[in-house]
Amino acid sequence: MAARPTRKTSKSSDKVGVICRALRRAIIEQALEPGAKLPEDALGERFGVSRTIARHALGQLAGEGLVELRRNRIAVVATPSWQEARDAFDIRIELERLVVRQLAGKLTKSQIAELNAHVDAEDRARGGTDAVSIRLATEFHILLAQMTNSPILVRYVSEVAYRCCLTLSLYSRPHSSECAISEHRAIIAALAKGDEAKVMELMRHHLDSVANRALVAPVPQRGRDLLDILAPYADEVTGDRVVKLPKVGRSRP
Amino acid sequence: MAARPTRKTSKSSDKVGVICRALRRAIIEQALEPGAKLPEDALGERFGVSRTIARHALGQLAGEGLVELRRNRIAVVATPSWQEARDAFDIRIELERLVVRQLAGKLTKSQIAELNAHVDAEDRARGGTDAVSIRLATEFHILLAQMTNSPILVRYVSEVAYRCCLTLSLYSRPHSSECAISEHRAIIAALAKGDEAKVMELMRHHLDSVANRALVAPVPQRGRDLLDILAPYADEVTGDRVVKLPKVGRSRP
DNA sequence: AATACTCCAATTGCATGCACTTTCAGCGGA
DNA sequence: TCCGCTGAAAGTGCATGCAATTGGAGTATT
Repeated sequence: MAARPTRKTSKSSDKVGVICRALRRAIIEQALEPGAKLPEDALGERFGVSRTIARHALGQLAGEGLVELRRNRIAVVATPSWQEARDAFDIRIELERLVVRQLAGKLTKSQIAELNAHVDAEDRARGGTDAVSIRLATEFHILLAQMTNSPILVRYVSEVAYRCCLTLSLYSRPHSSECAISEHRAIIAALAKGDEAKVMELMRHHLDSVANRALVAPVPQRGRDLLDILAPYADEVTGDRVVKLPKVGRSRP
Repeated sequence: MAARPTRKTSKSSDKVGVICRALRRAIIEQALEPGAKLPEDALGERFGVSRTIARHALGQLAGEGLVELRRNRIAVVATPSWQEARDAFDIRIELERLVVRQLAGKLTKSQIAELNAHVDAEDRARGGTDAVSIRLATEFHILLAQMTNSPILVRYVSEVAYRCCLTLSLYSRPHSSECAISEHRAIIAALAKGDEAKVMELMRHHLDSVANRALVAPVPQRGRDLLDILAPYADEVTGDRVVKLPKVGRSRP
C-alpha cells in the first residue's frame, strides 16, 4: 500500500562507492596506467552519473593515494616515485606482520579452507594475464586482513596493498607468480600451525622479495618521469612558467 | 601587460581542505564530541560555502575514519568501539616504531632542536586544558613522522593518531601529560644517540602506556553505545524497524 | 624556422534546485 | 497513560548551470 514508501531501499545505490570500486579495480589491473587522465565528464558519462558523483569518487581515491588531484587540472592515476613505492612496501610489511601475528593459531578450519581455495584460484590463473595474477595475489593479502575482524587494519592493508599494485605496473619486470603462490601456501601452513614468529618472518620475507622483484632499479627515473620531476619546481613559480617543456613523448601521443 | 593571466593562483582556495582541517582540529580538541551531528547545511553556512563543499569535506573525513557517514542520515563524528580503539593503537605502535627506526641517528641538529622546542611547548601547555595537551602530544608524533620525508608514512601516522585522539575523548580518564612529556624527551634523546633498538622499544612502551591509560575498562559499553550496538541489527531489517529504542538520553537533548 | 602571443574549446570549482528519505511532534485509539 | 499513526519539516542524493581556469592550436613576429 501507500504505507510502504521504500520498497527496496536496501539497494542502497551508493553510486560513489560503485565508481570507486570500478576505478580501483581498473587501476590495479593496469587497465588504467599511472598517469592516465580521468576527466570528470568522461567518468560520469561512462558510469551514467553526473560529474558531481564522479568528482566525489575521485576525491575518495585521491584520499587513498591512487589518484592525483591537481587543482583546475584533470585528475590522473597516481604515479608514485620509486622512493614512495619503497616506503609503501616498508609500511605494508609492518602492517601485514601485524595481521599474521594476530591471526596465528586463531584461524578456524573454514577460514583456512577459504584461504586455500583462494590460493588454488591463484594457481589456476597462472596461465592468464599478469594483471589478474597480481590482483589475485593482492586479494589474498586483503583476505587475510579481513580475517582479523579489524576494520581499521583491513582499510590500511587494502590501501597500501593497492598502492603497491600501482607501483608494480610502473617498475616491475614481468611478474612471476610461482614463488608468490608457494609463499602464500607456506604462510597459510604456518598460520594453521600457530607459529607466530615463523609466520611473521615468512610474511616479511615474502613481501620483501615481492618488493625487490618489483623495484628493480635503485632510481632509474625512466621516461616520462621527467615531467613529474620538474612539476614541483614549476609549481613553486607562482605566475609564469619557467620552461615550456619540449615534446618528451607523453605516455602516448 | 595584459599577458599575466593568473597573478596569484597560488592562493589555491582549496575550500574543502580548509573545512577538513577545521573539522579535524575541532574533533581532536573535543570541541566536537563523538556522536556530534554534522549536518551539511550547517557546516556550509558556518564556513560560508555551499553544501556541496561541506559534503565533500565530510566524505574525506569519513575516509579518514573521523566521521561516520550513513546514507540519508546526518553525518556524525565517529564513535569507535573499544575494540576499534585498541586496534588503532596496535597499528599506531607498529607505524611509529617504523618511524623512529628510520629516524634513529639520522636527525640533523636543527631537527632535534625543533623536536625539543615542540616538547617545550607541550610543557608550557601543561597548565591549560586537556584538549590542548592532547593535541600537542599528537602533533609531536606527527612531527616525527614528517621528518621521515615519507608522505605515505605521514598520512597513515596522522590518520591513526587522530583516530586515537578520538578514542581518548571517549574512554580516557583525565589526561596526565607529565609522563608523556618525559617519554617524548627520552625518545628524542635516543633518536639523537642513534640507538635504533632502544628508541623502538621506547616508542612501543610510550604508546602502549598511553593506550592503557586511555582504554581503562576492558569493554564497559558505557551509556549511549547501546544505540550503536543495536544499529547493525536494525539496519539488517530492510523495511520496517524492529524496536523503537526508548529514550536513552542521547548525547544531549 | 623557431619563438611569442592570442583566443577558443575543454575542463574544473562551486552553488543551486528538485526529488526522495528520515525524523519527529502532534493526534487519536486502546 | 501509553502506544501507534500521520503529515510536515529537515536533511540528504544527485543533476544541472554558470563562472573561472587551463591547454593548445593557430597566428603573428623575429
